[in-house]
Amino acid sequence: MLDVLKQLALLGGLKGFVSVSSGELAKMLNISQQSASKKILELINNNMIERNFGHKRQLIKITKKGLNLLQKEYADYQRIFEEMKKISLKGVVTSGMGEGKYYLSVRGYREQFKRKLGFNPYNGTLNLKILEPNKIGILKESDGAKIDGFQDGERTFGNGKCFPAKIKNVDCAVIIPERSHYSDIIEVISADYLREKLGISDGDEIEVEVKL
Amino acid sequence: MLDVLKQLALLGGLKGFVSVSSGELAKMLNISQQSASKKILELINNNMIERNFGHKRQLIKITKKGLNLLQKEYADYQRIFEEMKKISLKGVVTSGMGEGKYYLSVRGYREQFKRKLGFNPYNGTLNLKILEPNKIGILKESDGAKIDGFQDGERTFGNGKCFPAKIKNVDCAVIIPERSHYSDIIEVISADYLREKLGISDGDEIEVEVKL
DNA sequence: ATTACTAGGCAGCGAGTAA
DNA sequence: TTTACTCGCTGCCTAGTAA
Repeated sequence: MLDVLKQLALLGGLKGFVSVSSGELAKMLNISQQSASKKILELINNNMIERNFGHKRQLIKITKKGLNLLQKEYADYQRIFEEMKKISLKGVVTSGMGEGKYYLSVRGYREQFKRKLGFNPYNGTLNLKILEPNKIGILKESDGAKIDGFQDGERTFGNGKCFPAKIKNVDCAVIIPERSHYSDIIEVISADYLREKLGISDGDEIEVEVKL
Repeated sequence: MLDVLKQLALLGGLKGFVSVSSGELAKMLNISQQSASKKILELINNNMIERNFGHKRQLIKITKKGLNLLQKEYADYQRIFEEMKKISLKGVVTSGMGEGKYYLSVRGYREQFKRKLGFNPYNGTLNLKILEPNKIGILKESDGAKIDGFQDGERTFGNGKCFPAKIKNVDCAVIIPERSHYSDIIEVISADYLREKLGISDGDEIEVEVKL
């Protein structure tokens, strides 16, 4: 029943009346003409479609209720494939050496984070020692929002990328420098002071949901 | 069968093995445990899913083939709802009074078109007298890409918006000024000289597919 | 040509139950 | 507990055919 409705939608039944015979529909769906006819009647009974007869040939249009059903279905598929684009990393809270804080104090980076992530980052990073470090490789290979490097007087600040993420439903972002020696530690930034907001401290194991 | 596969995907079966009993699955799908069990076997036979037994409880993962099927389905729904966001306008080619050409010569507008539409517009507009003028109202109510107004010396140039569109598969865009007296005429811009590229001239009736 | 009825066969469903 | 077999039964599908 849903497959018939979907086929009618593909034929344009959401935009207005479509002229399609039961036989044509049957071929598209690999069922008999009789079955197609019956399914059309079923859809009419369920108020999923509306039908007129335009000189022997039927005209079909999907109703509001039919549209709702299709939207629900579409939403399911969106959820499925959105979820696919996420990766979950488990890690242990660690103390860094203050470099994170330093980088966030540099305007050239801070402004980009603000613009590209949509929040003004707290002046410090949360360091996580990742328990399955191979997963960091997935992040390195994926395109995130690009953070452009720049020159500031004598110092050079390198390129990087960042990925929106969540820890226990709190929005944050994972930063991946473009050039870096191997490390199993990632840096997380957020609008809030995460240690306080999440009530976590060194040694705690937490999970980060990263959106690729 | 597809509904079962979809449910398994919603449970995370695309990311790895999921632990779900046939009874649980049955409840989610409003079928009997026996039917769920049978459908799982069917999916295994069709190489849609893979199964392990983890101490009495089964672990299920969707295979490449299963993923393909879901992607195909998802693509169908995307097509359906993308198509919904289009509107088709029929109109007659008309000669304007050169204003279009003037506006395109103004850098403040031209640069925005270039950036927001992704093409460098030909120096002139195609005027279409729309046969169902009420459809223009739909465009006026929709959000398109915004074109910012500006001051240039003594003149004020107003805000507007534009919508990507196609005429006979040639990319173009429809421009809608923010403030304008009622008119049944729309202006179309394109990278090409449309009259030549499409072989059309005054009085010809054509159709524009506008993407909302 | 169309839509859609009836009839008959077969698939799929769920209850009972084994392992 | 779990999975999954057998077995009736319901209902869906198609063929034939009417309108």
